Amino acid sequence: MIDQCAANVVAAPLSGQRPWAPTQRESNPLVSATDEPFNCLSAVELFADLSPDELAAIDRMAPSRTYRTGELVFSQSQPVHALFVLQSGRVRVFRVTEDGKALTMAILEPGAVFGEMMLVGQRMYDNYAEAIEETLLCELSVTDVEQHLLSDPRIAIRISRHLGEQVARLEERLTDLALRPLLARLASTLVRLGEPQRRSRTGHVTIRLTHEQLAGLLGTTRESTSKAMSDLASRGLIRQSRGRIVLLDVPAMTALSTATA
Amino acid sequence: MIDQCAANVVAAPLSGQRPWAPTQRESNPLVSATDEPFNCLSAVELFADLSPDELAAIDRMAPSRTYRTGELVFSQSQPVHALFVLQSGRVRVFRVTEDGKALTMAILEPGAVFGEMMLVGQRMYDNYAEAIEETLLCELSVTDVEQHLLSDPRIAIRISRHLGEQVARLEERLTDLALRPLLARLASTLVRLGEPQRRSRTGHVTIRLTHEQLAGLLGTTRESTSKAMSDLASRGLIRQSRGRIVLLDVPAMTALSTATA
DNA sequence: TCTGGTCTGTAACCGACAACACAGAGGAGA
DNA sequence: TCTCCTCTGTGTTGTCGGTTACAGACCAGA
Repeated sequence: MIDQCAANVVAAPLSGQRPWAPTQRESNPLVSATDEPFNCLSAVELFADLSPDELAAIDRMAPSRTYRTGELVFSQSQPVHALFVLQSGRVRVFRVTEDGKALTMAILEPGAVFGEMMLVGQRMYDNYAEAIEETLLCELSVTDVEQHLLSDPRIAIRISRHLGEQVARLEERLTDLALRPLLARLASTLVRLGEPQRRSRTGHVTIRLTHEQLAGLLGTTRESTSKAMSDLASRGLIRQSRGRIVLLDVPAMTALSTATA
Repeated sequence: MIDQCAANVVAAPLSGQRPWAPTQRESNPLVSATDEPFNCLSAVELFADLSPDELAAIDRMAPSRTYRTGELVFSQSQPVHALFVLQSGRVRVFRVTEDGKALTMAILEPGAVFGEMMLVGQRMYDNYAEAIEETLLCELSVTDVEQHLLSDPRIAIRISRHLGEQVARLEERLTDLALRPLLARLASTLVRLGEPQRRSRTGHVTIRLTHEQLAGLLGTTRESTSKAMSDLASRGLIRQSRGRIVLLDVPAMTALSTATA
């Protein structure tokens, strides 16, 4: 069963060789599955209201599984049947056009919940999700969600709130993309990415992303992103190193992000 | 009380003269308020599961009010305290940047529910909503929603589904904006706008929008929109008249909408 | 019927960003 | 240490769509 899944993962849903991936990654169909109930759901905001007992009950129906770097969690050929909770690692959710260009919707960190689109039933939903590093997920089936989560008002409210926030974020991104030049979008994106993070005592925030990954979020090319990043660096707002970005002056970046030209 | 509201509406939330509005509209602070319970909520999908009695109970706490063309329903200076149900007329929800450029998030038709952002609590939320024709709305307060709606699993599920659909639509729009050229975006937008509509027996769909309003949805200029519209018309896919667009060949438009260059 | 405001069509110019094309730099593994 | 691959920096050229500037068409009200 798990092997079947892995096989589907390897089969590219588009013709050719996973055109959305920055680079080819080796695919090894070996899968490590873990079964450790009782620790999947703690520290997830969605379930903050629940007692340990209730948590354990839900946890019991949520199997875990690890994904290797580059492995797909879901795709068009492998639609979403579950709500996922990210325990460790990072996941990139993205969309792809016919000609292979991609836009990433989000890069998720531990504690995140995703796969909410199963809520919308039959609607065509063509997001992809891939692990961008070694990742551990646990999943709740649709029926579990509808029966145990949405029927509980405490959780229903949190789910709605979560979705509402997602709507707000998306609207924000949409206007940014439509109305702001690249540099402003880059600044605002970096600030947003740094937000959830507890900043070190120096007041600095570190983001682990390559220019390529950033470009995916911005809806632009790697080259343009690099250029804009150099700009920010030369203004002293960020410091860069391979795959790492340090925000030095968040207020200034925030100001920049509302520039309109 | 209502007069106060009207006064706030007239006061421009940005400096100057409502820069987002296509053209100045006269503002008359007279307000007509209606009080007709028992008919606000029928025919709204959200409440489909409720019995007539339950409907009536909720309806009783939902006052109605009319808005004149061009009048603001909410804005930054007048934040959202309620969930709105659109009974008649049309409402445009949009965002504005500092320099007055606007992107419209949605143009709503009767039966639509909006204002879900009150769900997200303190989060800064800077959408505007204006009536683009004579409009009748009724509103449910935040507390009502949390106590009577989210606590009812039947409705909670529908709310989540509704928000989930909104997320999906926004993600779609975001990728379109990022990855597709104007003509394709226009085609897909027109198809989407025509979707909910029951088409006439000829198979044609009519959309009542000006180029300017379309441009607002597309995140582009009126001129570019006109150009693209002419293109579509010359291909025989649509027919135009002042403020009205007739879709002649939906399949072809759909095909066009997935073009990537 | 006239008039002013609102829509729509068109065209020349220009600017931001995509596409393409390399070059160098940092890291990981042999 | 050497090698390979990924990541980053930068230039050149092309193009889509924004900007600016009008003109004609439709419509409502005087």
